[in-house]
Amino acid sequence: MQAGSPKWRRRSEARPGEIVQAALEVFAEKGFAAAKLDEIAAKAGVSKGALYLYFETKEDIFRAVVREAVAPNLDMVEAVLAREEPPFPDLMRGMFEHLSQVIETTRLGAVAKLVIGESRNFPELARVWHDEIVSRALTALSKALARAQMRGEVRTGDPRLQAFSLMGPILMGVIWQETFTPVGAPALNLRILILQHADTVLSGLKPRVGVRP
Amino acid sequence: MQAGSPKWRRRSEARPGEIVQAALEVFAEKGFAAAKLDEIAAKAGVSKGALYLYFETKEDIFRAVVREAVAPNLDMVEAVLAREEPPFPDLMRGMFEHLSQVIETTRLGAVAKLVIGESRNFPELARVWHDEIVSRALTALSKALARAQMRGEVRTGDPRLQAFSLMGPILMGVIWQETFTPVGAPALNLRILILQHADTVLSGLKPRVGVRP
DNA sequence: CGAGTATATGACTCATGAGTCAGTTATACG
DNA sequence: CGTATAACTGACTCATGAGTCATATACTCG
Repeated sequence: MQAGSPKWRRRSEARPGEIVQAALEVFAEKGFAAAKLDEIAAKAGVSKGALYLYFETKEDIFRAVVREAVAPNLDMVEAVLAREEPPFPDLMRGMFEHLSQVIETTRLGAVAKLVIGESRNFPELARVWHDEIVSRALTALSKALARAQMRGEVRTGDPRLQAFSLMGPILMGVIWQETFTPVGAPALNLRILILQHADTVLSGLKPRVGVRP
Repeated sequence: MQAGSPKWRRRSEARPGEIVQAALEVFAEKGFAAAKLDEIAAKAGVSKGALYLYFETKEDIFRAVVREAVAPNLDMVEAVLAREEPPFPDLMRGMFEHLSQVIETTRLGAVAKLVIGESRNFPELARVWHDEIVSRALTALSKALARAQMRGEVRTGDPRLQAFSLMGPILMGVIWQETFTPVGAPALNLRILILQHADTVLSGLKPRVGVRP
């Protein structure tokens, strides 16, 4: 051992973040049950014991990972909510652009896959995601759609289902990337997918020609 | 013990199917790792030892469950492939109708969730699903779209991405049902979702008015 | 500089659950 | 019937990995 190079350092400030980051990678790779604490610890550059200085249990770490990933999405939701009514297609294109960036810069897709896969074992997490992200975003979107319908910018129909038409293909793209691309399927350019989908679906949402009052 | 009512019966023909059925329920509920063989055995009405008369390992049972669920879907794919070119919207509505029924009558959604969640731990299964179902269906759909574009029934664009616009919202609906509904989210009427989405997306895929050659 | 303390280690324990197998029971068939 | 054997059971073994803790090391502050 070189003198002057300590075996480890005290970094109580930075540790939790490093651990959550490492855990995200391992959970995304293996799922909750198959992820090993030793591997998470190794990846975070600490021993297993150190994990227990900052977290109570393995589940605790998992929860932290999922909650961590919630934050950037709340921004997303806020963005949708905030904008005051430009023409509907412009509103959507702005939202799609924002979403593209979030997907590119975060591990949102991996976490979504985790939440989906573990929803039965961690119902509270599924509930958190639903209540704090999915439901809020969907409601905001539905309301924007309802208003656009009133203004005659969007054809009539259940706004909540229209929201599925808007968002579904993007979710499918994200899942595709996480599930099939690592297994040999051709990669997907999500940005282009989103652009073309916007083109299609926004055109499809335009009011029918020749409807009666 | 009543005489004349044996403790168990020999049913070597029926067992494998019963076991796979029970395993599907437990895997769908818990995921691969958290599913216990004792629970699967109990649900199938046999002892744990009996499982090993028909399957080598737990993974083996999992594979059987996933492969089992592939069968009805291959029919789906065939259905898409077979029909000879009615007008594109009719073709799609037929396909959507067929798909609605498959979703209602099978546990397709649950298995899809399993494949997505376990894809990293069972890459061969993800590959099987990709190669035998998803890719084939998507390719068939893309070809139909490409032909419809040639005929001027569908606007130009990458047919593979258009396929995502068609299928994504349905996948999202299925995942919603499996993930959020059990956790208190409002249930979704998939049939209606599919109908309204068909309306929206098929309208959106119609050729643009006033394109240049 | 040298207690004193917060931070970290890694060998250990112990619950869990997949997989095994010696023994038991149903059934087919002479 | 009775006997051979396929079908089945459930108590057991054993590997794994989460969680613990006695010990060691880095830092802090008087």
